[in-house]
Amino acid sequence: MSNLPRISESEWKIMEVIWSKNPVPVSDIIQAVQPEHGWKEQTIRTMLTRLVRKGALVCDEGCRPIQYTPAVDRQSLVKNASHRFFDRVFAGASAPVILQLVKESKFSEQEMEELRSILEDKEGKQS
Amino acid sequence: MSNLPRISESEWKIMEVIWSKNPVPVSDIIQAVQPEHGWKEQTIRTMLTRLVRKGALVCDEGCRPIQYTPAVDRQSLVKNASHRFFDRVFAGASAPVILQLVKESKFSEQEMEELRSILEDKEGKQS
DNA sequence: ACAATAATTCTACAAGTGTAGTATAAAACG
DNA sequence: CGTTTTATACTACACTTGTAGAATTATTGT
Repeated sequence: MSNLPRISESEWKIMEVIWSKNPVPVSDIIQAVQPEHGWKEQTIRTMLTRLVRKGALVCDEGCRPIQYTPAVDRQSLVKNASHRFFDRVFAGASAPVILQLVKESKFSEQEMEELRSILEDKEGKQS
Repeated sequence: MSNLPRISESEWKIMEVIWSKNPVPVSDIIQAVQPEHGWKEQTIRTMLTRLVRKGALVCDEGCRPIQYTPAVDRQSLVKNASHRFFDRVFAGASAPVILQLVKESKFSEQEMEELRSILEDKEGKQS
């Protein structure tokens, strides 16, 4: 069940930092996102508070510079968000878009190998 | 150029209808989306108005039951939205997700053909 | 212990979204 | 033409998001 929270675009940026290293104090988060986004400290703190409220983070208030930890793992959120996104945007016509994505993306040799094998597999089923 | 408008989830549903058949009067739009979403007529009309305001639709007021037509094509919006989405959610790690998508999707024989050719093309560049 | 500094909380506000109610204008029917 | 029905426009209101200022509290250096 676990109703996963919905994270806004900006909030994702924050989450990324915390997923990549945690528990983490606010100062580190600021360090990490401020250069790229130019948010004021308070902006970041507001987003943190909201993320806690929506259950995406937990705030460890035991220690004094407070520390944040993810309350949901990236995997699940990515999966969830992707689902909604694909339903919404690719509804019914995903194939062309996927082709486009494949075309525009870079794959490692291993991934290429896998792709090939996926295709072969599909071919089997279809013809 | 062309600042593409950002369309919210609900608005996409409306756009889908209009992309699939246009110009289209409000009554048809209601017919199409109401069963699935249970929105009240006014809700739908509000969304239409907002879509016009944000430049996603044009409203042909010449004829009397007003007709709506897309002002941006699906392709572009999908591409745009995907870009933002991938940047955000798959930052740096989109390949696995794309593989997954390929695996889960159905393709026509023609699309399969194209996929194969894309792969060959990529192979050329990489090795 | 007290002042300077750093961390945390409270408050704010405009734009966007979900969700309509209500009022008004236009068309169709008799 | 006047009334019923239908279509369109105007208004509303709570919640989210982006963006932060101001007040308060805790920490630290002397």
